Amino acid sequence: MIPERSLEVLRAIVQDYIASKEPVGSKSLVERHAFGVSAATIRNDMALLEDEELIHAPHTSAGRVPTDKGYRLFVDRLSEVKPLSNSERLAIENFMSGSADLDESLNRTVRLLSQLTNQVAMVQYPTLGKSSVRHIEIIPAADTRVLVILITDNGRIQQQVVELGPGFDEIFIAELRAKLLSSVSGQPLTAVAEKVASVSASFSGERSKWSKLIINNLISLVDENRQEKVILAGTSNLAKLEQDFQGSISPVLEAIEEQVVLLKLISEMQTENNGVSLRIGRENTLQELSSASVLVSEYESDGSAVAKIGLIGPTRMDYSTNISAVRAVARYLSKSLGN
Amino acid sequence: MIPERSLEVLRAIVQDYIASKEPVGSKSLVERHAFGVSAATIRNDMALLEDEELIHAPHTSAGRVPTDKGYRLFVDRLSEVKPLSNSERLAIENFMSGSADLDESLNRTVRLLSQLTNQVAMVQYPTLGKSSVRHIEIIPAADTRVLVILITDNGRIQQQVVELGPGFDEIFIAELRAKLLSSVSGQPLTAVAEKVASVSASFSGERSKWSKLIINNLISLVDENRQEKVILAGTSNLAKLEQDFQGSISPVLEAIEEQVVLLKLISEMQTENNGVSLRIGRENTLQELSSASVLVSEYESDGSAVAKIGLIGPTRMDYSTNISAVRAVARYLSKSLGN
DNA sequence: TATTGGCAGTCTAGTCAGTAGAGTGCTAAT
DNA sequence: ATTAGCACTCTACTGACTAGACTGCCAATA
Repeated sequence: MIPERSLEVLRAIVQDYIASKEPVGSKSLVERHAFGVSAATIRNDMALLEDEELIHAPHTSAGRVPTDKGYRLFVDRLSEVKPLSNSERLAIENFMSGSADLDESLNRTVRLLSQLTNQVAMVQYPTLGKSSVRHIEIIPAADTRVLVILITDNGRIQQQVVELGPGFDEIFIAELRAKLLSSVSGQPLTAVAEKVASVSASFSGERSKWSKLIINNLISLVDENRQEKVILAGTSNLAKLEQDFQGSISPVLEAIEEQVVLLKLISEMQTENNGVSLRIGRENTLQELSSASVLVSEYESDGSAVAKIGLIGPTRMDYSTNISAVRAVARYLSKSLGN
Repeated sequence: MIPERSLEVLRAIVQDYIASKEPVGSKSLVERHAFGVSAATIRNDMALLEDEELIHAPHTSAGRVPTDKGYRLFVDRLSEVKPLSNSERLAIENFMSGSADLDESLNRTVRLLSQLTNQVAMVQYPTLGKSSVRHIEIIPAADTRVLVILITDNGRIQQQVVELGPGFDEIFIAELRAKLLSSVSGQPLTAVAEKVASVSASFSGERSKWSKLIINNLISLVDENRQEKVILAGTSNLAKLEQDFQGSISPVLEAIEEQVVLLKLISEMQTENNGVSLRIGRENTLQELSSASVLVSEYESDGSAVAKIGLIGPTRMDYSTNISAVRAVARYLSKSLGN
């Protein structure tokens, strides 16, 4: 069992290190924090913390730096939730106001989070297995093309241009539209492919060809929905944080440029009781991220689909602030999508 | 007048410097290029080039580095247009294939260009003053909301969700839709606001309120069209190029994060005879970009609207390759949007 | 006149030794 | 359990020195 004061020392070390970016020594520690004991005593505590592998000295005559394990303990037991400042709260509400479709909302949100935290922010599209078709529309867009639009019940709007060739008429389009609507409206996305399969059979000749084209495109829109996707913002923040990652940011850049990698990473992280999930440094299964921390929270889209939002930054990040920010943004996003 | 061989020396210096990233000396120059003269002679030529401020020595005992003026002369008179490799050509065609709306096309294109050149790529949205309305659609999206869609004749599709509150009916929507279509279909965007102004007057009570809401949103969609916009890709490439910018990339990052700045920059650049426009280092009016080069070309959207596409990178970039890449991508984009 | 070899001179980058300063670990005293 | 004090270690900085790269110039040459 680690005594109380030693834990206080650890907290102080983490806080000072995050602020100064320099290893912190016993002397400056007693100067900045009112421990009521001398530096020598603190040194004893630090020796204990070092035995527990919570802190680490880069070299003999340097101050101490928290280890991944040290950050972990800090986050789990020592950090207080720092409430957002008024200006931050205001920024969030400003950013989120105004109705918008899903794409727009997610884009805004991820940019907001990256601005708020100065880290790389990411948001996962809701997994839409559970969502269903709200509406389908087919609109002639030129002599030879139509525009197929799919709206899902969580507000996502997708569109695709379909090249039909010349000669189709409004009546055919209206008829196809009606048939499609009646067969899939309100149906879950997973059922769409099956439901529409027979529709083209009810047309003949060119109309059959056209309807097949349109239906195939509709199915591809649905598939796009099923396909998982992550969007990022604030990648350029990495450049400013370069020295926070021991030396080089390129491994981190490479890791996050791969959608697949990112998706795997996010899906591995189960959010816990307090609503957020955190991987610190080497806790990440990805070696490229061994000097980075990944922080995610869940949000809800329309009460059903669940997806994640979070950020990536150096292990030496301001956990208290960032955890509040992610949690708050996730909550606002859920609320904004819940309408 | 600068003698022929001296120009050859300049060309060799630029090429070697781009390849090696090291100042190039007279000895390595004669080793790598068959000038048929000795290093001492080259040194005389280099002294001449230095008098002309085409090259510059970081310090007495270092090799030489091209100045902005040197790059300029190289680009204008010495560089040969390097044709794209087959694989590059293939990559472009692959990337561009498949029909897509304007947003999608521009997004793809800018990502392609950044991949092709390993620089930061940017593309400006076509200025749509000249384009016109192809279609308007209003679709009920929930009990209380409708979706307003605007399609312009250069293929841009925009949508916006409008919150109406409960109680509107399909018949009203159909009527409004028909009135709007007949008043603005085929009209230039600049005329839309005026044409639709009177439409809401023909409804009464709640219907008047609803139609006002929808019309306002339609106008804001049109305005969004008029508003200029630039999208970027490959910002993370800057991190890899860090040392190419003398020291720090943050001024560059700051410059490009400001839409307004970027738009001003782009619009200042008149493309010349050969189809591209280039600002090297201090030729940029923006001080932040004094160690960067900006390269843009024009593309056409549907034969009428003209906008720009280009890239930003360190002054020490591979001009031959990048100029071909920008030119080729601009040409393909014009073709793809011309359909 | 253009070119060349040679040589002195200049500058960088690296190594080495020495020093100041920061910080630790240990011990003996309280 | 806490403290003061001291010896010890390690970094970061400094100045001196060296090897190497490259230039600039001069006198010789074709």
